[in-house]
Amino acid sequence: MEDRSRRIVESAVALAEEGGFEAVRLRDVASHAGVALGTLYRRFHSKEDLLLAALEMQIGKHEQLVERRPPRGATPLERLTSFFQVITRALCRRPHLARALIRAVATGEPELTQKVAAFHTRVEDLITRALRGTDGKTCGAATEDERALAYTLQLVWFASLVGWAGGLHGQAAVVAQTRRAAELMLKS
Amino acid sequence: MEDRSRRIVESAVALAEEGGFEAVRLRDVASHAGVALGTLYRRFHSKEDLLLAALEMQIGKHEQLVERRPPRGATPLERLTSFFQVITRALCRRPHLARALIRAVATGEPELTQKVAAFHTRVEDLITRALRGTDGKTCGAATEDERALAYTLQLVWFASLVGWAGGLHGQAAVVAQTRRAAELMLKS
DNA sequence: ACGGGGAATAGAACATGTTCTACTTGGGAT
DNA sequence: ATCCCAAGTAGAACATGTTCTATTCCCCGT
Repeated sequence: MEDRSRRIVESAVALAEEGGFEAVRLRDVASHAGVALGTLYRRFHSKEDLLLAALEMQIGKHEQLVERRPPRGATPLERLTSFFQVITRALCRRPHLARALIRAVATGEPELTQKVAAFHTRVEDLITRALRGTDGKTCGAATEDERALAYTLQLVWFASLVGWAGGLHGQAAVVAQTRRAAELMLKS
Repeated sequence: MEDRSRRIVESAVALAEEGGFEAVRLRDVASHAGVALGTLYRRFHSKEDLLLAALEMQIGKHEQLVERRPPRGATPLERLTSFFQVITRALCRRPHLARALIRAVATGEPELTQKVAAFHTRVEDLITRALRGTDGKTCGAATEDERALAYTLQLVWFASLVGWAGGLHGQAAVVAQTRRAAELMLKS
């Protein structure tokens, strides 16, 4: 990403950390990034678009984290539980930012479909890796069942995060609900 | 609900059916309902609040529908599949309205927590009924497993609807993904 | 009948996302 | 070196959610 764009995104992240979605006032983002409002709009189509770019950066960090320290555990369930615990905690460590990003994903403007789909795919990939383990034993293509499981878990995690963002429950409940879903689907 | 409030909500629904979330301009809602903007704001705290009230009306209709014609099927999976197919189709029949309502639920302002929680609970109850069947055979309290299953399915359905609203996939995919999740969790 | 108070109204006012306009600038092709 | 143009800039302008004000209305208790 070009330097100016990066500065814009980082300014948005900084403001979101402070005060969440509403605190990301685009005038403030622009001036904080030392850029004109028009420039911001040349690079990002909307506020949600900007926040999705921020989300991509965050996801990238999580991917690196998982790369360095793959989820531990002897069984798929243990690895999945550990993975969701780590990623949920990392996300909720900066709650205002997390809420803003989740809201951007959930809002669902049709122009953002591509970016939202990319986000879901990347999360799904992370889940799949946790499910199969990263030791080279299981290298083949994912089975249909594995993909369905990963996809479903991604939906559960996402919906649970939306609930968290809306104040329905705490971060621990997100982890618990996702683990519960994994248990239910791995019982077979 | 008082008459004036009902007129307001119905106006919002009418506008949402036409052009979705953005078409629900509160000035238009107010004038369409023959009411001043201040009156609208006295009764609904925000646009999302208003749309959640509309959602409650819709849910009420679905509950009556399910009351009259409970989901058919010999097994829990069949009943759940049928239930989600019916409710998803009913919702997606008016896509603009559905997208607007889903967006209101997903946005997650903290003042709306109560209403959002009520929505989730009502959906969960419908799912539980489909799961257990409505013939008096299984009248006791729901088991812990039943509740976990219903809750998880509700999350999956909701997340899938959010994806649909964002253009990630079609209505059929919502039904398919939810059924898939039900299959995975009922295999045990 | 009368007075009071809560609710409704018309409309201005404000905040912020988004768009537009007029002007400037910097770097590459000729 | 000159020209050109895509990108940037400052700032106005516009749309709409939200709030505020001044006024009017209507119902209820006396």
